[in-house]
Amino acid sequence: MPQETRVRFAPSPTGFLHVGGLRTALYNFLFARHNSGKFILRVEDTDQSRKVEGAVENLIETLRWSGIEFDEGPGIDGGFGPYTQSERLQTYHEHVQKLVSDGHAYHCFCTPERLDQVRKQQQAMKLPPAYDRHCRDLPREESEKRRKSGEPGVIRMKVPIGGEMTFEDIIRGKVTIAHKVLDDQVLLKSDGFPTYHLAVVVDDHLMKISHVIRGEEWLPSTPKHIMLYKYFGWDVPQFAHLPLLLNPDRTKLSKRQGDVAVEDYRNKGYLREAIVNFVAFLGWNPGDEREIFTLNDLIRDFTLERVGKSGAVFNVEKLNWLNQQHLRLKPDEEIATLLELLLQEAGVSAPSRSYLLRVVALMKERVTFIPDYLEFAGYFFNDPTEYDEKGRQKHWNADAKKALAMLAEQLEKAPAFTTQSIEEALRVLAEQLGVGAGKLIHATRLALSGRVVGPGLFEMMELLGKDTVVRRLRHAVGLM
RNA sequence: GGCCCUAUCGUCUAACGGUUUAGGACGCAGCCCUCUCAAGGCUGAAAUACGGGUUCGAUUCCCGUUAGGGCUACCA
Repeated sequence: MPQETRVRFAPSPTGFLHVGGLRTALYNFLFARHNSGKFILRVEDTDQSRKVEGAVENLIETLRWSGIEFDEGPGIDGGFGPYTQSERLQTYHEHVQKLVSDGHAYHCFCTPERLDQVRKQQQAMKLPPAYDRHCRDLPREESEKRRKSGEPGVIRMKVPIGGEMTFEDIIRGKVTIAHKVLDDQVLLKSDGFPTYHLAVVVDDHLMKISHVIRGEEWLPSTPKHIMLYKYFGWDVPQFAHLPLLLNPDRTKLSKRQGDVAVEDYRNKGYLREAIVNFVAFLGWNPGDEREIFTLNDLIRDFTLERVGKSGAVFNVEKLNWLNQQHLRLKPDEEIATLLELLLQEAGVSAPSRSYLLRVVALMKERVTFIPDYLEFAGYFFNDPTEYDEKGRQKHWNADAKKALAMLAEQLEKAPAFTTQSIEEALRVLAEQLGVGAGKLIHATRLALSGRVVGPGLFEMMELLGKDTVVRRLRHAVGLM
């Protein structure tokens, strides 16, 4: 019977969800769904000092917002819990103890000070810094005695002195590392917590993880992990190390050079669909020329074989374009709902649903973000208070003043107020005055919206309504 | 420093030895459409890091150089 596909995303709760973390989570999720497997969330909180209050909740919330749902994890038991490492200490102790009795690990009593000194000496002699294995061959009785006397210490794994290890990475192929460059890694810290290396192996095995899909930064320590699987006598899962996400200058993606928290993008008004689509394409592509993908499209087409090996620059321009594409794909009803929320937040009195829907229809092809509706189309909700300065100079003059005043008067007494009737009235007026319709159009748009760009003027006027149009025209005439 | 990984237009990428005058997308420039802006259509500039091999033939395979990144903690 083939093994069930089980993958996990295992973040440390040290802050907000990073876009790189989102991609790792996404690839794991897509892989699980594509293969009808399970996606597990595991919290790796073994570093007490880096723990951040509320980080787990924040992480789960952001993941949920993105549309990435886990099948097992904190709060969703699948029979392999607990899914938070600080609640699994007993398990790690039992396992590391077995390693010690089997001779694959040993107690080390070296103080941080000694370790520091050794490192400095090695550096001075231009040797690669590594633990000098001072406690590796301590007699069993001595080790026991010191431990029982309460002397603080750690447990380290015993790495073979000679030889090398080769393993197969799904993305990178064969990777070989010599044993001699591997350190006798600490497995259990003096505070009783496991290090990542112990916890990840024990948990991945106990949780029956079939594929370890994680960032490239773990590639060099993978041999140690495989060694532990062998020491325990366990089957080794498959590994896939993902390329890194980069800043525009090709250094590892970091704060300082832009936003890295998923939340930052969310707050700026980016759509989850766009972020997911974008992040998925940083290192993966479907092999053809399609680019606009929903989460379900991604699930259908995602394979690890099509994941690239080189780092990818996080390019906001393309994200913006994708946001626009996904916004255009979104039903007007949905956009109106989102817009309604935004208007509420901004303290703008909410117009009727049908009015909102018409605004959306008019602006849909002209915006990239939902907040753009407020920024570029606020005049649909409030009279303009400012008028584009360059536009004033270009379009507003004595002629325009006269023309707009006449236009206001004519529109006011016109029996109809539709796109067609408005256009006709304006064009006839332009002809009577002997000016180009364009001139009149521009002056009018500025008077009604305060802007020089916007949707088709006549549709806009119809939507605004006769009263508003006449009022705004007269107000503008007073300013000229 | 040591070890590991990576290397196609500015960016994301296609090509899995020949169908390639290296394709697409974002961005950029120009033109068309047009009341402006957007959208759309068309066009253009733009890349196989370098040097050696292997081969009848290399973007594709191998080696080296260079560059970038990662790791080198009782962090993950």
